[in-house]
Order: sequence, then structure tokens, then C-alpha cells
Amino acid sequence: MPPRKRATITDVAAAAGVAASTVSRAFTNPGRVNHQTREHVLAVAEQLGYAPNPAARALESGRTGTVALLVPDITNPYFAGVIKGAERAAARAGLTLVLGDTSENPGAEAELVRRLGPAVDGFVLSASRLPDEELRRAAELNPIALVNRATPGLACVVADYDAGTRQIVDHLASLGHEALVFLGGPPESWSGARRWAGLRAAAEARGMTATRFGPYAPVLAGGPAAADAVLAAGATAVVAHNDMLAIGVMLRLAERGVAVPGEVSVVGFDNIVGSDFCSPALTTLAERTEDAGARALEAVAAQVLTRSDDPPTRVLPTQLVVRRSTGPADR
Amino acid sequence: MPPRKRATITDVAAAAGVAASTVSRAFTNPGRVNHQTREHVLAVAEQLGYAPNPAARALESGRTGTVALLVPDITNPYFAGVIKGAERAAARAGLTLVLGDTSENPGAEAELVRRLGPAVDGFVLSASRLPDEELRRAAELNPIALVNRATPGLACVVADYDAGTRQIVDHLASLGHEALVFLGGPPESWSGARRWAGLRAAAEARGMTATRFGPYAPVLAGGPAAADAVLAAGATAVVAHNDMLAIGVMLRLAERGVAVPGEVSVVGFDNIVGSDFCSPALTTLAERTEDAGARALEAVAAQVLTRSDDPPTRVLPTQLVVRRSTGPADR
DNA sequence: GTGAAAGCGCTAACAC
DNA sequence: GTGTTAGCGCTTTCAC
Repeated sequence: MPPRKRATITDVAAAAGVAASTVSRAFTNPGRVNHQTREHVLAVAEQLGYAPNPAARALESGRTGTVALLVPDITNPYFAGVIKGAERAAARAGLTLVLGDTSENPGAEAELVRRLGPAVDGFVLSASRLPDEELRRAAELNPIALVNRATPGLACVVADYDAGTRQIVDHLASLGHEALVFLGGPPESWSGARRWAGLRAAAEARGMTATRFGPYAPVLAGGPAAADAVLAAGATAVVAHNDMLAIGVMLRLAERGVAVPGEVSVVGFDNIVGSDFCSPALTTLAERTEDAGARALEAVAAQVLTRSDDPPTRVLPTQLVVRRSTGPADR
Repeated sequence: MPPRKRATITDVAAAAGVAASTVSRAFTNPGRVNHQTREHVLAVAEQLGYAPNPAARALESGRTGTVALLVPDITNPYFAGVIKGAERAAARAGLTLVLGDTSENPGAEAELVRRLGPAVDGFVLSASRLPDEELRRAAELNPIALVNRATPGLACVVADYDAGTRQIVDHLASLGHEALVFLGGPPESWSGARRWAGLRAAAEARGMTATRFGPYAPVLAGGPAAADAVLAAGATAVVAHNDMLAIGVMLRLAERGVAVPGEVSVVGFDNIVGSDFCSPALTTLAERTEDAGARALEAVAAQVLTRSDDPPTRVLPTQLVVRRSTGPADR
């Protein structure tokens, strides 16, 4: 099998009658080459279909022009926004995005970080399950930015769950609810912990009672168990770990003839595609996931250029999207 | 800013008291090095946190261990399955997946193919908008596999729309419908063309009338226009270009007080997340998107190893998922 | 079974 | 402004 032939810098140099370094300069250092020469070189390169070999470039410079984004589950609509934002920001910065799926598995995540490490300029780790210690060690080899996970000393982009949960509680309180139930997700989830902590604090400040049930699987299938527990407890307002669970709960409530929001109000997190067209449309806390992905990628890109000692933590606003699943407390 | 230090093969060689070539062999050619030596080298490498630099490897071998997947829109849930399947297959094959979003834009797609070309071993192009001619040219430089797009001479993985559309038509016919309206998506969409061709042929074979409306934007927002056209035409059965459009149509029908499936039956394509929990749950043609992504990636990987002259076309079965949005024809 | 040396494509000194 | 030269980290002959 003959290897596919691709023009190299020397091919271009020969065809253009100049040295390889001139071709290199024509591409990377336009200022330091005669305008005419440059035009000519570029024309020849174009005609030969030449494109610089990133591997060779990387070898010399140590920079690969590539950033890896690791997410727990690519098909989870929540991460679609993060991926898109990161991809956009990467394209803007002239970087290439490598995507890894960790299958919600810390081991797989560690292995990817290790294997991809030398191949990329940095990492965006979304909802990382790695212990702080391991993250810091990885950060010594590659710039890292975290999305929805805070670790001291690392760049982080997190949603403002304090303000967000306050909005949720205020909304429920203004509808006359005096108690809420939080349907918890995976125990290791950093954002889950923040969501619950925020809700509890906000509820207390409002004089509302907050109770946590679960953990439940943060998917549709987690709904039945959660919904049944809610009914048994006689709750009038529930806040689910995420939209998928919230929708699963509503499906079960419908099945059992319980009116939403007539008898029970339901709130989710994430504002995923579908939270707008489920029935009833879901009240949910929206995060700016695309922004988060983009900011995180930019943070990595910035660290590639200048290794800052104290990487920034960015807090992104959240917004309560009120739809049909919440209503006045039933008395 | 001091560059982050990463152990190289020479560091390992020095620490292990062997030559660099021996370290190299220990990793890539286990058979040709003394067992003891190998153990020792591997231990030293492990301890130094050494991982081979893919860029350097690529420079020599011409293989980067990387495959690029280009999709029109990362946030479209339809492609989430393709991405996941490709990612899984890549991981299995020890390859790294690079993700590109073409923004449904042929120009952006061409640019990505050009820029990424030297950096990857091959491409999986999902729902490519590139003309056949350009695809063939790109295929001379890199192995390519297409998903849901057939181009003679290139490896393709396509859904079995002929069988799928027949299932749809049979289903509607068995419910007593005598005519259907197809709500078309983007005119350039290859799969859209196949869907319509299949429906028309199947309808004809069944003695049903098939009419095509549109094009409509294949998103929720395309729904109102499509739904209004459907009502004006008095259709009893509609098949939408995809689930998002179908759901958009149902939302509009609900708004106008039209019962689904009582007065109008609605069918979608794709079986996206949400088609199960929209109201009513949507009858839709499911494709095996994860499979498609995986098969396409495998096809690329195979071509990297042995350049086959006649790359295969794989047709993946489709399956009609009947839910609540279809019912007996209203007379 | 192992070491020495050449070279992959490119960039970055350093001459001229 | 442009050519020459020396590597970047790794694999791969070719000796030994």
C-alpha cells in the first residue's frame, strides 16, 4: 500500500525555487519575507495543495495546536452545549478540539488524561470525577480548565448555583410553597452537591423546609422511584437533580393521575432540549453551557501562552426559566 | 515561562541504562527485546510518568493515531449518537477522535478537511454537504467514510430508508390513511431526499397519495408553518423530515386545538431523546446512529491499514417505533 | 538482544 | 531577505 503523497515544505521550496525556511517564514512570519517571494511561495503551495504538517510543527515547538475536552457522557444533552461552546472557541483560536468520553468513569478519565497528555496543549475537563490531588498533578503537565467543578489552584468555570437556587426557592415561596423536596443525583456529583447546598441555604433563609431524597439515577428511568417517594411524603414542590429526572418524575406523576402543577410543582436543572416541549413544559434553571465551554477553552488557551500562577475562577450567571410545571401550592 | 517538563524517551533510556532504541522497542515491539530488560524499562518509564509523544511518532510513521469526525451541528441530538459510537470505536481501536462542527456549512467543512487533513489519519464525514467531486478529491489524501450520504467509490454507512419508509407507509395504511404529507427539510439534505424518495415509492406501491410540502427548517421553530400548511390541506397523516420538526408541528397543532392522533397522525425520523417524552409520544423511525458512527470509524481505521480499492457500503437497519402520535384515520 | 545513527517535516538560530 | 544548519522525540535500518 503506497502511502498517500502529500506535499511537504521541501516540495514547495523546490517548486518555488527557494529554501525551505523561506516557505516556513512565508506561512508563519509574513513580515520577514519579501512580499513578492511570499506571494509566489503561497501560490506554489496552494497549487501543490500544501498544508503544514501539525505533527512536525508540534515536535519543534512543543505546541500541538490541540486542546482536549473530556466529558462524562457525550450523549447527555447537557454537555452538548459545553462541547459546542468549546468547539467554537477552539476554532476561533485556531485550535483543534479533541473529544473524549469518560463514561462517567474516573479510571477512564485518568487514562485519557495520561494518554492524550503529550498530544494536546491542554485539557478542558467537564464535570470531572478526578480527585483534587490528581487534577493538580495533571495540571503540572498540561494547562487545565474545569467546568462545573472547582479545585483550588485550577482555572474553573462554574455556574452560579447560589443565585440560581435562590431564584428557585424564591419562585416556589412566592407561589405559596412552604416546603420542598430535592431529588438528589449521583453522590459524587460536584454540581449536585452545590445544588443541594444552595437550595438548603436559600430555603432556610426563606423559612422554608428543604428535604433531600435519593440518590436517584439522573435519567428518565430515575423518575418512577423519585415520584413515588414524593407522593408518599405528600410534598407539594420538588426540585430534581436535573431535567431528565424531573421529566421522568412528571411522566410518573401523570401515570398516577397527579396533576402538575395543580398538586405538585416540579423544577429541574439544565434547561435541556426537550424541557421546552415536555408536558407540562418544565420550569428549570438554565446554565450558560456554551459560554462555559467557550470560557474554559479560552482559559486553557491563555495558560498555554502565559502560565499564570493564579488561574481565574469564573462564575457564570444562571437563569430560572419559568414554564408550566410550577404553580400555586395546593392547600 | 518554563515549558512543562515531560519525560522523553531519552530520559527513560538514561534512567534505565539502555539506549533510546531499546525503550522504543520495549513499547512498540515487545517481542524483540529481552523480557527482563523490557520489564525494567517499563517500570522506569512508569515511574517517570513517561508517555510516548504522538507527534514525534506521527512524524516518522506518517500515522497520527487520530481520526476526525465532522458533523453539521454538535448540539443536534441526532449526531450525539454518531459521535458517541465513533468515540467508542476510536477508543477500542486505540485512536483519538477529533471533533469538528461544520455549522451546516460546506465552506467550513471544506476548510476543516483541508486544515485537519495532515493532522489525522482519516475522516468520518457525517451528513456531508460537500459535492461528490470534492469528496473524492479529499479521499485521495485521507481515508474517508461517510455517514448517511452515499458517494460512489467511498465507504458509506447509510440507514435503510427504503425499508424504513415502507414501514411508515405500511403503518399508516394499516390505520386506514389514504394519503400522507411529507414535510421536507433542507433541500441539500441527502437523507431528506432519500426519505422522500422512499415514502413516495412505498406510497405508490400501496396505492396511497404522497405529497411533499416545504422545505421547512428541521427544528421546533419550523413547526408552525408546517402545521398550518397541513391543516390548510386537510391532511390526516404527516411525516416530518425529522423529530424536531414533528414535535414542532405537534406543538402547533395542540395550540390550534387539533387532536393528535385523533385528527392528524404525526410521524418523525430519528428517535431523538425527547421523542419519547413529548406529548403525545412520537411515532418515529429509529436509526442506529451509534452503530453508524462506530462502523464508519472502523471503515476509516481499516482503510488506514489497507487501502482498499472498493470501500464497502453498509446499510444499517431502521426500526419504526410506534408511540401515541399515530392513530386511525379520521373520517 | 542491543546500540549507534539517520531521518521524518518543520522551525529557529545563525550566517551571509 | 534569504539560505544553511541543527535539532524537536521517536522509529528504524544496520551493525555488532
